[in-house]
Amino acid sequence: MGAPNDPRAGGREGHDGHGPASTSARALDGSHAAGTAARRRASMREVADMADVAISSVSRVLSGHPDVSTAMRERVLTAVRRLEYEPDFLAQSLRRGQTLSVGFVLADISNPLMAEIVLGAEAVLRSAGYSLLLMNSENDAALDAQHIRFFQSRRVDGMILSLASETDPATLDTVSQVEGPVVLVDRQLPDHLGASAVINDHRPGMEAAVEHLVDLGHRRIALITGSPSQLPGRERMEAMRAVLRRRSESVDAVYLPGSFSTEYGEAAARQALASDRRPTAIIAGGNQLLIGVLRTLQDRGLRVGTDVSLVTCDDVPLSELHEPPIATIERDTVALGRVAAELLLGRLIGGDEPRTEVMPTRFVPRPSCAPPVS
Amino acid sequence: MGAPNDPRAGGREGHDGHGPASTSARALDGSHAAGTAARRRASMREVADMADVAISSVSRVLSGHPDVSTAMRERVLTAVRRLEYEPDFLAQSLRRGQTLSVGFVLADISNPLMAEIVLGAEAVLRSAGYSLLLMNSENDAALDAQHIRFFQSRRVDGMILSLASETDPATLDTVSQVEGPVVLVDRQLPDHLGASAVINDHRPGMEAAVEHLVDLGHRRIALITGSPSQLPGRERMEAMRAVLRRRSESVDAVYLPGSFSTEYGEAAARQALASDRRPTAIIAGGNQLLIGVLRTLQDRGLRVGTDVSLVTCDDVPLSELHEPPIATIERDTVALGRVAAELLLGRLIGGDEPRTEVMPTRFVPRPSCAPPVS
DNA sequence: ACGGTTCCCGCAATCGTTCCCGGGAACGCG
DNA sequence: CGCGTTCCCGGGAACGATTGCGGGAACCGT
Repeated sequence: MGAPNDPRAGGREGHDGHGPASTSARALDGSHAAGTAARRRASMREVADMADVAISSVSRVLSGHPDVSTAMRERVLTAVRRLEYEPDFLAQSLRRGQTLSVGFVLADISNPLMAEIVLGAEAVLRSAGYSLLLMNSENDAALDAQHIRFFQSRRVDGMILSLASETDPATLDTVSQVEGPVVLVDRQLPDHLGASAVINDHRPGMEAAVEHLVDLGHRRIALITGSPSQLPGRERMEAMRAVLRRRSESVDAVYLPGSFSTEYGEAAARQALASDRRPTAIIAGGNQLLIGVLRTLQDRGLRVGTDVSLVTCDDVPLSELHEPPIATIERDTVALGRVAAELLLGRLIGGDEPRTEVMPTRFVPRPSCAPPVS
Repeated sequence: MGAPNDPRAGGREGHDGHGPASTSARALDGSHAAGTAARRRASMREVADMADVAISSVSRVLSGHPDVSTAMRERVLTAVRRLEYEPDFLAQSLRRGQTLSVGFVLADISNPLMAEIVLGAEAVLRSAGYSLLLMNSENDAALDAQHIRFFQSRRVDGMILSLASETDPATLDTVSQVEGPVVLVDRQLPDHLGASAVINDHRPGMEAAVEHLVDLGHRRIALITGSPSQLPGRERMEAMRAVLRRRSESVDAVYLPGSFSTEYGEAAARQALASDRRPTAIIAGGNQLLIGVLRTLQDRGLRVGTDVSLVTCDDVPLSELHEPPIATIERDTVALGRVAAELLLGRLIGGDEPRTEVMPTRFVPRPSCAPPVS
C-alpha cells in the first residue's frame, strides 16, 4: 500500500576492519579516547551540524524523500558515516506512533508446543523488521489480562495470544480494549472483538484416531484433554462424540477435560484406570498430559499397546522414540506460529480485515494402538 | 522568517498532518468515557488542562515528587482517573533514556533447554518491570551478531546471550560494542569484554558419569557433544579426559564434538558404531543429540542398556520415560535463566560489576547404564 | 516591619525524530 | 522584464514525557 516502512535508507552499517578502539570520529572531540567505549551515540542534530545543513534535510536524505539534491545527499551521507550515526529507534517510534514490536502471551514457553509456535512466529516477524516480546501467563487468566494490559502500555503494534481461557470475562474485556490488531493461536473469541485467529481443525485428526481405536475393537475409551474453555479441548471432545454417534458399535466414552499439565494427566489417568470398567484405550490431548499418563501407566505396571492403547496429540520426540512408538494426532506447530505472524502482519502492514485461518490435523497410527486384550 | 504563528494560549493548532479529531477531546467532550469507538489515549497535557495545573505538576504528582501539595495531588489524581490517563511508555523511555527491556539471543527457542532458561529469566525480569525481547539465531554466529546489533539499535537496556560461538571474531567485536550490560548463559568470553555470565560447572556431572561407566566395566566410551567453541562442549571433553587420566584402567575414548543438532547426533552415533571396535557406551551431550543417537540405535536394532549403555545431558521427559530410563547429567535450567536475569538486573539496577556465577551439575544413574556384554 | 526560609508551582528546555509550510533560487516563457 | 513553475532547503511545531530553575506566597524569628 502507500506506507513503505523501511526506516533504514542510508544507514549503512559498515563495521569494517578499522581499529576496534574508540573510533571517536570527531577530531576536536577532546574526550578521553582511552575509555574503550562510552561514546555517546550521535544524534541527527550532530549530523546536521557537521554537514552544515538543517536537521530536516538529514531526515529527508535518510528517509529517501524526493526533495533532495545530489550534493545534499553526498554531504549528509558523509557526515552520517563519519559519525557512525544511526537513528534513535525510540524517537522514531514516538514520532511515528509505532514500535515495530508485537507482544506474545502464552501459558508457558517451556512447553515445546508453544515454543515451536513462537519459533515460527518470531522468524516471520523478524524478517518484517518486527521484534517479539514474550510473556508467560502460567495458565492463569488473570495473568493473561495483566500481560495484555502491560503490552498495551508498552505500545506494541499488535499482539498474538494463546489465552488460558476463552470465557473469562476480565480477559475478554481486556482484549476488547486492545487498540492494535490481535491474533489468537488455537483459540476462538466472539466475533465482535475483532480478533484474527489461526486455529487447527482438531476434528479430522481426532476422528481418525477414534475410528482407528474402534476399528481395533476398543469399546471403552478415555479422552484426557485440556479445559473446555479452550478450543482444542472442546473440539476434541466434540469430534470424539461425533464419531461414536455415527458408529453402530456401542462405545463407552470417558471424557476427562481438565488442564494441560502433567499433574492433571497423571491424576486423570489414575482416575480413569481406577474405574471398575477401566478403559482399554486412552487419548492424551497434549504432550504434557502424555507425560502424566505415561507416568501413571508405568506406575501401575501397565504396558502401552498391550495393556492399554494410547494416542497422544502433538508430535514430540518422546512419542516417536517411546517403546512402543506412540500414535499421534499431529499438526504443524511451527506453521501455526508462522501463520499467526502473517495474519498479524497482514493487518499491520496490509490493512487486512480480521480473519480466521484453519490448519489441518492428521492422525499417525503407531504400535501404541493395538486390539484390546479381552 | 516564515509565518510566526501567534502563540494563542490554549490553541495547539499544529500543522502536523494528524486527524482532525485530535486534541478536540477536551473539556466538554470528556464525559463519554464509555464510547466503544477508538478513544485516543489521553496525554499528560490533557490531564493538566482538566485539572487546570501545569504539566510539570502532573508529572510531579505521578512520579511522587515531594514538591506537591495535598490539594494539587487531589485535583491531578481526579483528572487522571476521569481521563483514564496512563503515561506513554515511549515518551518516558525517550526522556529517561531507558526502555526497561532486555534482549535475549539464543539458538532455538524450540529446544526445551533454552525454553526453560527463557522461562526462568522472563519471570524474574517481569517481576522487575522489564520485558523480554526474543530472537533465534538458528545456531548461526552471523545471526548472533546481527541480532545483537538489532537489539542495540532497539535500545534495550541489557542483553542475555547464549551465543553460537565464543570465538567468532565478528561476534566478539559486536559484543564489545554493546553499551549496556551483557550476561552470557553457559558461555564464556574474554574478561576484557566485561560481560557477566552464569555458567554450569559441567565437570562434576560428567566426571561422575564417566566414573560410573568405567566402574561398570566400560572400556570404550564415545562422547558426542556440541562444538568446542562453546563452553559445555569444551568442559565435558576436559572432564572426561581428566577422569580417564587419573583412573588406572586404560579406556579408549572417542570424542565427537560437533553441533547440538539431532542430525549430528544421528550421524555421530552412526560413525561411532561403525568403528571396528565400537564403543560400549555413549554419552550424548544434549537432548537434541540424544534424539539423534536414539534414532541411530533404533535403526541398528541396538538396545539401550544391554547392547549399548547411554548417558544424556539435561533432563527431559524422554530420558525419564524411555524404556529403559536414561541416565542423565542434569542441571537446573530454569534456575540458570533466573540467575542470568538476576545478574543482569544487578548491573542494571544495583550497579553491580560484571560477575560470573557457577551452577552445579549432577549425575543421575538410571538403567540405561549397565555392564557391557563381553 | 523586614530579611530569610520553606513550600509549591509554572516556565521552558530538553530527549531525537518527522513532516508541514513557506520561501529563495533558478528557470522558462510571453 | 515580469511572472509562474519547479526544485530544494531551512524553520519550527509537534510526539509526550522529565526536570532544573526561578519566583511568588506564606511563615517565622527578631
